[in-house]
Amino acid sequence: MSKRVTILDVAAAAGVSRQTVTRAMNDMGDISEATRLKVLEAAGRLGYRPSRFARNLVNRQKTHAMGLVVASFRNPYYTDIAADMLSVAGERGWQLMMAASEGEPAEAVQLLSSEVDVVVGHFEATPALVKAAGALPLVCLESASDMPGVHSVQIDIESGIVDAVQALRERGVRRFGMVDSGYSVQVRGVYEPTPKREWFEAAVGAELTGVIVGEETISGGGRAFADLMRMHPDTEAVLMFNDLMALGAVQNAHATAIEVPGDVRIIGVDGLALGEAVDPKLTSISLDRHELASKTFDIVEILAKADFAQLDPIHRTVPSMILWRESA
Amino acid sequence: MSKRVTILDVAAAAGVSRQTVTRAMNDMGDISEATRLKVLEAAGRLGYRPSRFARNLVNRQKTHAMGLVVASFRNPYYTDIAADMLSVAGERGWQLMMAASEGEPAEAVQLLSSEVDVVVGHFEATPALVKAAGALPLVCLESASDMPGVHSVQIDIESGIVDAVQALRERGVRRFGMVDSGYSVQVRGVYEPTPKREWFEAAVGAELTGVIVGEETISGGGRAFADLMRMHPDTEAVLMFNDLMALGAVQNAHATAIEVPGDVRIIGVDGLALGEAVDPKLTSISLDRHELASKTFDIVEILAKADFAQLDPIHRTVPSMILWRESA
DNA sequence: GGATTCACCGTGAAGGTTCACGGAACGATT
DNA sequence: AATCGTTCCGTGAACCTTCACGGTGAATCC
Repeated sequence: MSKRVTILDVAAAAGVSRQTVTRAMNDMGDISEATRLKVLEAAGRLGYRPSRFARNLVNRQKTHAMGLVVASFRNPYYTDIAADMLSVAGERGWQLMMAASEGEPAEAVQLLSSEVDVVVGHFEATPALVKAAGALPLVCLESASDMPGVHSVQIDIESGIVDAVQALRERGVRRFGMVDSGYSVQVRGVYEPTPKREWFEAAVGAELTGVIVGEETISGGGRAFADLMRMHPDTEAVLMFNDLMALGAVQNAHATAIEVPGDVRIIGVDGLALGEAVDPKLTSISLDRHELASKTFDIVEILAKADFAQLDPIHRTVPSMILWRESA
Repeated sequence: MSKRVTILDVAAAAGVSRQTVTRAMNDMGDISEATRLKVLEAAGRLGYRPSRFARNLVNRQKTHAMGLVVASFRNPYYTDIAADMLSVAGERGWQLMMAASEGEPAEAVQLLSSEVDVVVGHFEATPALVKAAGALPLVCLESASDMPGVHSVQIDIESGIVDAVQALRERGVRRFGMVDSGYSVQVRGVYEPTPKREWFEAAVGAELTGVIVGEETISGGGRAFADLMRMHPDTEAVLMFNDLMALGAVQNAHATAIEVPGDVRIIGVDGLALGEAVDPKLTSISLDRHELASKTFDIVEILAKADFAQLDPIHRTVPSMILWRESA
């Protein structure tokens, strides 16, 4: 039951006072070299380490921490977002504490609640979640809510799709195809068109050749792409539901001697860093992740300053941007 | 300049004492239902939230935090490790604070040093780093050190390679090839065989058909694999330097009508979750990541309990395991 | 020699919470 | 009526550090 070694222990061991120990530890001046060394020696010998709690308690206005709830660390989409959150956090002097929800956000929020000033993440603001958060403000990513104390940052993928179609038209494309996600089939047994498909169809209008539904994996994307090209060989550009599937499409094109982007242009969604790892490098409709992180911290900093209890929910939207790489 | 609302503010607003507020907030009993509601109402109205620092200052023995320095969040290898660290941290009741080093670990360690009890990460224990850590103990992943206060967890990939070769032999394979990383060419202008290559060559002995050097990307792996199969068409099994390159190999095999694992077996290294997303699913020599996280926390918990100042460095090794999926 | 400066160091307080204990009010018991 | 037990609530102390300020001794100056 070894008690923790405190600043007083060091002070006693070195024969000085608390304040002198502080001065020695933080290179503060107003201290002679001899005592500084004496204190440092005593501190090292005892293994003294300032308590982060006591330290931060004193100057708590200097350190802020944000909790980030990530759906899964095995999904590059989320880790890419975490990467940008992390870098923006660094720029703005915030600490980031992470938790993986794996479908149970309330648990993760609960866990973080006593350690951070605000919780951000991909979750729906259910009453249970708000309860778990206590008086902690919440920021939802990619989902809105009107509950008090729940703010949000949303992503405008639609405009990205519209812009992409527009840009492809300017490059002479007249026949568009798409591979949609069959996730709803898996879950509910019946296929429901995703919003992406609806936005895409609205954008291309009569120039649509066909839409194929595929599994949300690399190889699922490859298979669906192959089917699409077999059924509609005249397709000049294909929007893949996400980058993982687009990766498969690029590889499959390579396999079947289809030139990309010569014969067909392939464009993904998400802008994963992984898209750099294939040849040709994947063009993708990406949310502007840095902007997402930036806007998130804008909100977070407002919340940190203000008396957020009686603050109206803040909502921001980040535009999407097209990462023109090589495949389109 | 709104001051923070403290427990005293709530106590005053509710007309009770501090202790009663605590009782109400933590469902502690010894309090009437009427006052409990009264306090809760006041707390909600004022937006009171207990200071995590003051709270943890009191019962600091209950909450521990570990800092994880990750080389890059854009690399699935590291995020997969982070995922397991996170889940084991949850099991053992530890908080995880992350920072990305992006080549500058000292900075990341510095950042974390006042927030956590121990720092773990992929870094070399340089004197500069130890200085940045102060009296904070360090745990190096995949790199050893003899400096005091620096502990380590290492990974035994060699045994995994030996086991894999052995298992492949039992499946009748007699001609082995490998794709090695050309990273050293990129960096130092001259190719140096990696340890993986040396272990592999020692394991296969005279049954080696050839080794090709490739770029560490999906498509780089695909190209190198194609070269290898062109130059040594009789190769029956290929060890790819890592899973990213193996992903490319699998796709390329598909493209050139080589059956996997029928014609040639492909095996990667790292055991990335991403390996599940291709068809056939990638077989891989994986470090046992859960074991890595587990052993890391074994050390971390020893450090948290003991007077680590005068503790000899602790070193652990995790075995690798082979993820037999479909490609081999 | 008394006043002033300088370098160095110590003391009180603050920061916000929780724990241990003590105390008041009130009904029940002897 | 005195004692006891229960229920509810408040006070002092502890947790550990840092900040602001005050103090000491020695050297310097007029």
